[in-house]
Amino acid sequence: MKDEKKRGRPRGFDASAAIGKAREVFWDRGFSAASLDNLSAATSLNRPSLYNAFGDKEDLYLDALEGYRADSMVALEDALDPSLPVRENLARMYDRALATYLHGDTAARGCLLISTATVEAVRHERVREVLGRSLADFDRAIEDRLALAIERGQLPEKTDPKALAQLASTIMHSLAVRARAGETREALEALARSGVDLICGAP
Amino acid sequence: MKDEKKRGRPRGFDASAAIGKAREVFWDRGFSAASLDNLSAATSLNRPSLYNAFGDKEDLYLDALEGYRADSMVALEDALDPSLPVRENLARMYDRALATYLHGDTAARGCLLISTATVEAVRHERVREVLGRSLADFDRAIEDRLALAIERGQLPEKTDPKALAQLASTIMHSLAVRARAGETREALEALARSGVDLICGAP
DNA sequence: AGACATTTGTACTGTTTCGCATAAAAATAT
DNA sequence: ATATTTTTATGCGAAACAGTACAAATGTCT
Repeated sequence: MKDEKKRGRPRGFDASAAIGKAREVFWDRGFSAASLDNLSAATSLNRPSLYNAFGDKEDLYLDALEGYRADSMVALEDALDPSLPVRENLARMYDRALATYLHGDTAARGCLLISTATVEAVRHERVREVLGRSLADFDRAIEDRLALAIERGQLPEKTDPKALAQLASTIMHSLAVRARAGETREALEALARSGVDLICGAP
Repeated sequence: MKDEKKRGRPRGFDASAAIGKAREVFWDRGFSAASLDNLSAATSLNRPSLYNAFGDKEDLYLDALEGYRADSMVALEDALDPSLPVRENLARMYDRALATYLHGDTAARGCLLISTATVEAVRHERVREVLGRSLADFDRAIEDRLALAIERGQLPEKTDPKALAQLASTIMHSLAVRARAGETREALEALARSGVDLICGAP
């Protein structure tokens, strides 16, 4: 933590709070449909402050994605607490995802990465990189937990943890898409439950 | 087929071919980042012709989505040919999806619906409706095939066809997202294979 | 206090955007 | 032929857009 006071006029706002506000805008509108006026209004910062602090719109979007990725990773690691049974781990993982995905003013917003970064990934290489890395990280976190479960004999010896983890992620991706497509909470919860059953075996 | 000659100057272009060209633009750029100039250039139609024939940008996008949905449904029904074993049905379904998803100039384009409509679904109710209906149709087509397999004793009696079909769709959704995120063909094919194994039981 | 460095607000620039107005072009109907 | 109807092409226009110049404001350093 570098707390050395810098010379010059100090910043009148909290940068990470501003990124948080920007995240909300991007989450609702996506990257392309989010204008700097929208971002400026949401953050209560005028454009030069945004440019000075974060760079251009794509830089700010990448910052928002990165913050979201980090938050999601913390939440995921927490849901996958190894002192709980794997079955409960997965249920918690989907529960938390749904709580996030279903939030929204008019319609559910899904996942910032899956639901807004995907469309930009073709033409914005840096977005594609963040998205790919994030998905790989999520896969990996689940894989590690499953590998531990196999080691502990809580899952069949022969299961391939990597493949099974990717399949578990797959359900999260679909929940994000389906939430944004307007499916009901009940339908999504049912899908999550049957996913847990398929992965861990019926209860 | 109404072939009665209409009065007035006849159209100098094929409307469905134009929608096909527009589909490519939307597929690469998404709805918001696709400009009328892009669409005009790709279709070789000037703006008034586009407006006259299809309405505004959102109308054209909805037409493109609808055409894609219909094409995808035909391909899906074909992949699910009931005279083939279910296991092969699913493998074909994922194979064809991947062939489509991996196409693209610089990066893979994924699925027009999943990868570009999702982001617009929050703010454009009609897009959300098309997306939701399309996902439900795909789920249903798979469910029907699985129900038939259960009836024929090719899947365990106790399996819930609806839940299993949603899980099968789930893998398609993830393939679309992951393709666009830059995952390799090999990785995606491996995921599809382990999905088939999980749903139909190991070979 | 005065030099310096950084942030902030206003206002601007040049471009891109969507959608349309207008008139010419190309067909049929009478 | 003339009128009618629809499609094309040019090009307009008003708004939204991303990004920046400039000067005032607000802090630290010497």
